[in-house]
Amino acid sequence: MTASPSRVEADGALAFGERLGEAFFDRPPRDVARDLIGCGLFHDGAGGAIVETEAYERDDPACHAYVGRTERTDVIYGPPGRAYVYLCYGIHRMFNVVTESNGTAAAVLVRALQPQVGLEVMELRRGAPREAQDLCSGPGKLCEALAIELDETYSRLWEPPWQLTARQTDASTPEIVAGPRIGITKGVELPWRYCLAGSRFLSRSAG
DNA sequence: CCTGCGATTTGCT
DNA sequence: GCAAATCGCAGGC
Repeated sequence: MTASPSRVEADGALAFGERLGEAFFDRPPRDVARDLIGCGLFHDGAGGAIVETEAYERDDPACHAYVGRTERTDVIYGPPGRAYVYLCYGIHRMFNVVTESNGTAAAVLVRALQPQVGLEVMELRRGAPREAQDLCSGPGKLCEALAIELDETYSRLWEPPWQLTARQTDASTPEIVAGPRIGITKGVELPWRYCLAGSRFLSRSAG
């Protein structure tokens, strides 16, 4: 059961373009976060279209790297296009994309997908029968459904097992809504959460 | 529909 | 020692 973007066309789903390369990620996190909406994310036999992201950057008190470069935050300061997966509340894994060049702390949290491939395996991993809109509608759910693991931190997102693919080149630009980030206590006012307008697959409605 | 709470691990003070 | 980029369940309206 391989997730091949070329097969992602059933159910009115988007088709996807080529794999995103390192240069895509070597930009400010808000640009990357916005441009990731509508892109494809596939991992270990499951995936779909990204519908919700959040940007975190240097001098942003909500960013893990705000405390400086430590063993945990080293990856965020490192080269772009690497995965940063960490454990939240001792239970849930969170998947981030590292952006900007080596030496600058910046990352994008991927919060929700519209599932398109591997619906059955996602349900198995999520542990119970679920509606499609409850499979990947949150950062913890997404990592569980796609089997994204902590030890994949530092891995390159343009290599297996990742398939991070561009929006279809002939697709119209999706309508994107920005608003405050979710679940944080610092930097609450910054509107650095990006959602696909009208999507039913968000962790929360876009307001 | 909504609100509150417990689970469970880790990194940093 | 404590706070944390969450989730699912219980209970009330």
